[in-house]
Amino acid sequence: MASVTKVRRARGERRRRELLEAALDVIDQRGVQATTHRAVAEAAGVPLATTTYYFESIDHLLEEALMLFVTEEAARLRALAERLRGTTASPAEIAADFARELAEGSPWERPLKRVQFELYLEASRRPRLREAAQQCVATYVELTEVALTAAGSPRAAEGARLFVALADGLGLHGSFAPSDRPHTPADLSAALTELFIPFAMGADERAAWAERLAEPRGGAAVAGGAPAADQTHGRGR
Amino acid sequence: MASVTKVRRARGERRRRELLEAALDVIDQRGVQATTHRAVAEAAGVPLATTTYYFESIDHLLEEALMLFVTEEAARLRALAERLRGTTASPAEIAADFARELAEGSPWERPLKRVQFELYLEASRRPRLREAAQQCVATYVELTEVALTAAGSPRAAEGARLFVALADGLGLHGSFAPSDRPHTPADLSAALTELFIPFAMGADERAAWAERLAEPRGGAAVAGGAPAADQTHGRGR
DNA sequence: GCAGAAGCTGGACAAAAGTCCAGCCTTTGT
DNA sequence: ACAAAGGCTGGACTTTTGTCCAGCTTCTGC
Repeated sequence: MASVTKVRRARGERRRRELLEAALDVIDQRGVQATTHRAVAEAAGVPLATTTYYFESIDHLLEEALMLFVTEEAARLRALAERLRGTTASPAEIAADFARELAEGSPWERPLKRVQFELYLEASRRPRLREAAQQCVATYVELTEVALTAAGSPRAAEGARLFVALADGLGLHGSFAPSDRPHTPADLSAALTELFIPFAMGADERAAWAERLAEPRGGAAVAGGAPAADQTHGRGR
Repeated sequence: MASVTKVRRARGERRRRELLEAALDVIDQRGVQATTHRAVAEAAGVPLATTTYYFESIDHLLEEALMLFVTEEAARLRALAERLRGTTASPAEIAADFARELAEGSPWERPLKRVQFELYLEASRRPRLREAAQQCVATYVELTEVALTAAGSPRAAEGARLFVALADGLGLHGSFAPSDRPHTPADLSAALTELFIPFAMGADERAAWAERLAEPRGGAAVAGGAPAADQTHGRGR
């Protein structure tokens, strides 16, 4: 009797899971709001009624699918974090590795890149998705913190959020970039490397820059050079 | 006769414009895909048939509304660019000013913050919106380039894209941030200031950092200090 | 085998949304 | 004033969508 329910549940769970994955595909392709019972059922290759059988409503289906996305992402990134922990690669190499994985790797063939942004936008309207979206960002931030630490940043915790924001912003922009100038992992890697510079600095040097940037300027341009006033390298090319 | 059509057209244009603005409100509130004829008509306080009278289809209405958003943003930012050109404020002040304007100012009362992201996501699916989204980003990039130049960056053109991506990423994350830790213009300003550091550097110093970051590391952390081995500014003063 | 229970689905239905048009209303030239 | 010329809209029609349920299928314990 116990085994009965167990077997049935196992099949049901598989079916349910397939529906959620199909829903993620549809969300990626058409957007959350345009994801209908019929579209999901067709994508999963099941009869229409299946979606209402397994899920209380279309909203529940959508929300659960987006939550699945978050847990899948977490699992995927955990592996990358493991790989990064304790590496002795250079910061530039770590950035490149990181960028490649973020931009390409995914449990599904195609990146489902838009799903993440659909989740974020939907979360700003549906309280029930807020937590999922926040957890998604938190996952990325944690991984990024590991990467920053691995790359030798003394301010990994402080900087991780910014790296994630930068990567997300570039990813979003990339989703509609002109095809003759697509965003590549190399672009992302270069961008992350730029942002890494202030987070690779020691506290003192960073503080000196802060001071420097708060000073009112007289001329039309910041004189090139280091924060300490007596340094002039890079000026007057 | 000419004046007849002119008068009518003037009224029609006003009406049309009101519909587009109402549509932007609805898009912000519910999302592009959930924006219906009925919702727009209600928001604009006009009969249902009005929306189909002025627009060929719901898609045309949506797309035109999003394009209006872009031109409005361009107009808004042009004013900010004018203000920034030729300022002698410090980079930190410029970043703060910039952040405040980006985060708060808007032709409409509420920021319509989500509209921008709706546009981006929609543009990744509808070719007809691609150009608008690209133009939107280009507008932000141009403004940012002015700001970077005003702040004295020797690499304004190169960096502008990254600043826009960072700002967008933070804005997106902020749209669903927990209410007890909201994203403020101050956060944005601080983030932009961090990213400004590598773009405030002179070419030589920047190159030295690039070299430094490409070197394999032995230890567990980057030793604080400057990239050029013989430069020690900012370190242990 | 078989009875019963649970899983599943074909098909139907109400609600919601996009679109259309016949005719009302406002404007205007005379 | 008045009739012609559009602008505008009430209302209806069609399509799409979410949801439900009666009944068929499959599985299990005996």
